[in-house]
Amino acid sequence: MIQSLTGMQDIVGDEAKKYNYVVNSAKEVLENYDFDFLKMPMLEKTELFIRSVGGSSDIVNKEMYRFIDKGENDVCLRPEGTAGVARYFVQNKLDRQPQKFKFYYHGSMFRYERPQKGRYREFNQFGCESFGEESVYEDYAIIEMASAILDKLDISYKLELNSLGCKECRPKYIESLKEFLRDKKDKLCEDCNRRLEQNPLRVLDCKVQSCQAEYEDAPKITDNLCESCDTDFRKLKELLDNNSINYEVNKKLVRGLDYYNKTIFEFISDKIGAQGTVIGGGRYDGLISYLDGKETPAVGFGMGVERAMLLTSLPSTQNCGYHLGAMDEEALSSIISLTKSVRVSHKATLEYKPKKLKALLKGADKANAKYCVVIGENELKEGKVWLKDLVTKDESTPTIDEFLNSIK
RNA sequence: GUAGGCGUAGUUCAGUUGGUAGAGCACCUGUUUGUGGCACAGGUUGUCGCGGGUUCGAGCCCCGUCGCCUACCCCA
Repeated sequence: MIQSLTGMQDIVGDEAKKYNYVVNSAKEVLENYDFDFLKMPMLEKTELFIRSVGGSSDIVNKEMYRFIDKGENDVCLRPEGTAGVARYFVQNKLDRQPQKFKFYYHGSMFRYERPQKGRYREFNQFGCESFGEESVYEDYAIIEMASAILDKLDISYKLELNSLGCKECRPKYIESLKEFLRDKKDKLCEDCNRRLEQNPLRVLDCKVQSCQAEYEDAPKITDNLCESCDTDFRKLKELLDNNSINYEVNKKLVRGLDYYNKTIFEFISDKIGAQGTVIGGGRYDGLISYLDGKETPAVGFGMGVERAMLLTSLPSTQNCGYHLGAMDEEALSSIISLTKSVRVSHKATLEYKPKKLKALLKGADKANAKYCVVIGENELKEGKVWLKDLVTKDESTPTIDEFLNSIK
């Protein structure tokens, strides 16, 4: 038997409905904020991700589905969405345009990791990116949209917020952090020692208790922001306060992708296991220039669709549509033609074999239909149908034309 | 890559010290021949994940392998 690959799943039935529900809800919010849908390729040149996500990240180092194609191109399945949007932006020279660009996207992303709750090798992300807007109001708007999506899906969350500083203040901060860490090198775990050189900010969210104890007195980025970063961070908090979006500043919050700066945030749930981040994002003003574009401010977020699916429930559905069937072989061709007409404007299910009335009604229940339409011996003779509303239990026997007119 | 748990009918699971497999749900049929979601009665369904080994005999023990779940790592 051929099985699906590890960490790849088929989504069907109620799960598929839920998938659409999550994506459509997010879409509605984004459309109201005037974002455009961008459908991107799943396969890109590997270099794109090395340059944007960052060579030091695990995503690029060991989690990419990477291969050489028949044209000798080094390619990989996209592990995240932002890089692709940025590539599109630069490729089409939108960085030379004075106006702002806002996009949303959704679809499969691929990371070769061990699956666990809320994490798959092929997973779906819904994300958005805003280019050209440096105002912190846009950072706020992005967070507002994210919270609007979760509210719409009735998902409760904790919003964590931090600022990573800009290219002025962050390098200085990293230096002082490195200095602080060097003295403690032998007290830190193996991972932290590795991070120290590769990606020093990451030590701050180390989960080893003994490490965390050492970091209590570490310099905090939020205490070392330059004036402009500090002002923006205050402004952002003020905007959130004024609009009753609850948040916590987490001075140890960092993000895994190298391109972030200034505002970063995560919407976290404690109900879905260890992978609690449902939406994560922030500002990445440097990314476009990493990809040879003109320096362009940018901010966005990504939502894990499967994680949102774990947290939301489908709105209850009511009976709808028609279930049609015949009671005799002779009535079958009439019922088939009738079903065709019904399906022009309504959902309809059809029994291919003649069945007793009882079985047809059962079938209608199973199909979750609102109406059951039957042609039996009597109806066939008189050119009528037997129609029953399964919810109100009302019955009638209109002619076929009367019936079709009534459902138009 | 590492660790723990699990793989038995469509599904959820039970299977006692090894003696050739069971329940609920689902499904199908029937309960006076054209009235549903309930109740009752009956019925269908398994290479016990796969491959080896031990044994007279293995779902149960041993080895290997694949897969699933959870956690570490990392991240949405």
